[in-house]
Amino acid sequence: MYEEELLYLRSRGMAPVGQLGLHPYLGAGLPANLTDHLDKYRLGFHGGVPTQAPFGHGFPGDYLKPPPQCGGFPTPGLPGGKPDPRIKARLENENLWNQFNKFGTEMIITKLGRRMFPTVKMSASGLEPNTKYYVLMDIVPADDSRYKFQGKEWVVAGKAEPHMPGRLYIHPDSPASGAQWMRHPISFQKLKLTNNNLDQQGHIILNSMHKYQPRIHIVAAPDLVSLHWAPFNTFNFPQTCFMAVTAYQNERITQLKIDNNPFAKGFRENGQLRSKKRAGGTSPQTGEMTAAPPEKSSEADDATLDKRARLNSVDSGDLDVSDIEDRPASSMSVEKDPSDEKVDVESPPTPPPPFLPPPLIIKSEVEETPTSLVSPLMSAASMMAAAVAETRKSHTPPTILADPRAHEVNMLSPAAIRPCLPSPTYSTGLHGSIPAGLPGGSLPYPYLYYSHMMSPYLLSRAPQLHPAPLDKAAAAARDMYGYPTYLRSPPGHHSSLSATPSRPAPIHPYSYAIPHQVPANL
DNA sequence: TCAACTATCACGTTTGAAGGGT
DNA sequence: AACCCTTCAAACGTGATAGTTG
Repeated sequence: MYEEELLYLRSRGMAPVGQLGLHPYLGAGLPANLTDHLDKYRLGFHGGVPTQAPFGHGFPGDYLKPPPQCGGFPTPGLPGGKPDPRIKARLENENLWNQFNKFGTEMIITKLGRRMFPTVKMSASGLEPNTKYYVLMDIVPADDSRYKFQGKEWVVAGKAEPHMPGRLYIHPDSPASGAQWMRHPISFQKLKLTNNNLDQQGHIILNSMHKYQPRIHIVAAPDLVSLHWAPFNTFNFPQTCFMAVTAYQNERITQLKIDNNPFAKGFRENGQLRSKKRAGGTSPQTGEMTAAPPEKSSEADDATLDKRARLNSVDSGDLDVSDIEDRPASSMSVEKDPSDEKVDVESPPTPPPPFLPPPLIIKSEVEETPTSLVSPLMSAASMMAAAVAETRKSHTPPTILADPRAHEVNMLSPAAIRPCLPSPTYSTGLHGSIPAGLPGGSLPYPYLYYSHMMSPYLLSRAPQLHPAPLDKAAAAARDMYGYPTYLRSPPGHHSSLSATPSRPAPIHPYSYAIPHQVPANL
């Protein structure tokens, strides 16, 4: 099916010409020395570049560093077009981020996933109003160090753990027209962070006590297939850098969260929990905080505006309603988030944490946008391919699954929803034995994880998900990959190119195959 | 012993269904 | 019948805390 997709897209000039037979997500330029590349990756070192492709930067597992001298953009022959220099991004809740950044932002990560607060909320400009864009977010290590909180500040405590690579969060409104994206701020409120390496929920996996930098990618692509070679712009905002923690270390950060996060209202000074705590005599020192807790945070304001937005929004009917809260209808005209001014914190008595970008130069608008050479999706997929190659010690081309059906340019391809690696090559992506307890011994889609399916909107538009059969035996039946047989393609829907059975959609609430009649362009 | 991690708790917010009014 | 508004309960998101782990 990928082959057909590729041929079709090439016929329309939407895909690069190259050797046929490569999985579209893997692109055309895989590193020649996969083993070496993978080892570097696992060691957390990504300075090395593959010999055949200028992947000097941009792997999701890459820690952040200045863009290479590439001048930015893909060399001829590489997939991916030039980024659009007109596209600009601005951090909407910049003031709030600055408040946190002043003390060293911490983000809680939990096994089940925790939202970010503050959330990354940006507005885009310069998009082509009628072009479809995907907006993605990933989080990359900011450096290769592990930290500990000692004496009220963060200090380096050793070398970083290997980063679990490449999960991309696709904004649930994707794809949408440039006009739609520019109409409202783009919020990543629903993105969750986890420290569970086996996470199957599609959350972004981070290591505790490590420093990270979120990145936003705006990709001009009408569908998931062309996403991989479409032109893209990458933005990162230095003040959104944060430390992943399992428990807050800096009580100033705790206080800022309590004061600004509406969900933590119960912990404010007038809250019962706070009162109880005070009665217990364990209240944190808040004397350093000069500001009274704001009545409403920026997020709370958003929530307030949410209902208005739902009523007023005239062109959001196709967008995920659950996310509209982030984009109040009038918010684009609001000069400044008033709540951002409510938190006013004195300068810290201790020097800023060492991971803060010194000095703090805040760019409200990122001009030199691109930091990646390669599409984030493609680079993630390349990494996965490298892992596979390493594991299998073989250069057997990936199996291409056939899907004999008609293609429609603006239709969401079911191929795009299938697992990134063709079966069975993605049964494992790591060295050593297969983790116990995983279906078929496979890692849970370890790298790219097909973050495409992380769009609840797309999921909600998939009315033909396979329901689990009532028959217990049938429900329990597993195929050679350990996946439920009821998820497999119906009889007659066979692969013409693969000897192995077509891999079913992974068992994941967001990862079911979407029927090909579901339009991708909303 | 201790730092890091996890499960659980109580609270506030969000969400969406249900019902009534216009 | 269609829309709007209110109410309410369940689900969800929080930081705090005590216990567990390595």
